[in-house]
This record gives sequence, C-alpha cells and structure tokens, in this order.
Amino acid sequence: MGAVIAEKNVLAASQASGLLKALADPLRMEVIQSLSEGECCVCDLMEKTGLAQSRLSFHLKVLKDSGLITDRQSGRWVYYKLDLKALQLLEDWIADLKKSCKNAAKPCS
Amino acid sequence: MGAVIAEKNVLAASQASGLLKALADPLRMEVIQSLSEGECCVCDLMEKTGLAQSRLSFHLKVLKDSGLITDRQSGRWVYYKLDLKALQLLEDWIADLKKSCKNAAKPCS
DNA sequence: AGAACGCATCAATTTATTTTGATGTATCAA
DNA sequence: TTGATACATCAAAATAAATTGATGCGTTCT
Repeated sequence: MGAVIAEKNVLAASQASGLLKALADPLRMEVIQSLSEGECCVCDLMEKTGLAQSRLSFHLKVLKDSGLITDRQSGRWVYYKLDLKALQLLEDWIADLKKSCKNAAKPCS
Repeated sequence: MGAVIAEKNVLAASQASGLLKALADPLRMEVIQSLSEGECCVCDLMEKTGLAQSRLSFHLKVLKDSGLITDRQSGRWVYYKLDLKALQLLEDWIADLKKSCKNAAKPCS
C-alpha cells in the first residue's frame, strides 16, 4: 500500500521532474500565464512577454519538451497552447506525494 | 474575476517558483521521498540517499531555503522534516493555475 | 522567381548551479 | 581537555542552463 504509493512516486519522478523544471522559471511562468488565456502564436507571445524571438523560442522548446505545451503549425505561424493534462499530472503527483507523507511530521525517536 | 485569479497567480508566482525550483531536482526529490517517511537526521539521510555529506548538506539547504523542509537541532544531530504546508501551497497554486486556464485549449482565430 | 515574413536552430559567450575536498564549529564522550 | 562525531560552510573546479546574434528553412506575397 504505502509501497504502492511510494513506487508510483518513484516511477513518475523523472516525468514530474521534467515538468517541475520547465515550470520553475519566471520567464516560462510568464509564457504559461500568457497561454492560459488561450492558444497563441509566437509573434503574439513576443508582444505579450516582450522577449526577443530567439530567447522566446528557446523557452518554448523547453516547455514543449516537458509536455506542458503543444504546438501546431498553420501557414507561416506556429501556435502554442497549454496541455492541461500535464498540469493535472503535476497536481496529482504532488497530491500523491502529500498522501505518502502522512507521518512526515512525526518527530524522530 | 479572471483578473483576480490571474493576479493571485502573479503574486504567488515568485513564491511558487522557489518551491518548484527546489523540488525540480532528482536528488532533492529523493531526499523529499526519504523525508516523506518521517523526520530524519542528516546521517540517516546520507545512508538512505547514498550522498556524500557535503553534497547532501548543500541540497538540504536549498530545500530549507525554499521552505519545503524545516530543521531542528538536538545535541549533535540535526533533524529535517517536510513542511506539508509548503506542499499544499504548491498544490493549490497549480490548481489555481489550472482554473485560470479554462479556455487555454481554445484554438486561435 | 524573388523578396519578406515567422519561426527554429546553431555557435559562442555569459551566467547559474552543482560537485568536490578542505576547513570550521558545536556537541558529546573519555 | 583531548579527541571524536555530526554537521555546515567555503573556495575552486566542473557542469548545466540561458542569452545573444547570426543563419537557415519553409511559407506566403508580389
């Protein structure tokens, strides 16, 4: 039981780590905020965030590689949007971790 | 409304960023896993994780600075334990972010 | 076809994080 | 009070991540 939960955390760990790492950056969080309003092309993201194209592109790649966002090309434009499943996965992972910590506050002998 | 939520995310952003950054590391996640079993002194953590003392101490400091764990000295030993409040805060922050993304999946015009 | 646009990618540099080994400090035991 | 234990901290080196400016590639417009 406890082992199952622990095992689950272990298994999802590398995946969760990727998501956490991608999310744990102020610039990328800004991008996420922007995308929370809806799908958006890179040029609009540039306006919203004020980032240079190359710089933005770099961070979009990090976010995309983590699975937090997906892209879709249409003509000359590339549209990015959040993948809510990834966010849910992260929330679940933290919830699981919390569950497995029932006696985490118990003082040591 | 949406603005309130957005504002809330912005405000908590730096705080959440700190927690995410601290958590987003495989070694530190291992430490967190170990601490999920209960309060633990550094020497026991060394055994559990197999990390060298100095290295472990470094990561413990990162975790402590983020607020994810707290410490308590007793004699020669220092005991660390998880702060579940921080974990809850993180979960809440992600839940809020998700909420503010209701139309994130809506395709662009 | 040629030019402009939207974006990705690359190489070089800068900056931040991590690791390592050594040293410091407090506590306890002999 | 000397020595050992448990841990933190520091400086130097190693590694990783981010920034910048340039270049490339596919798409549209003319």
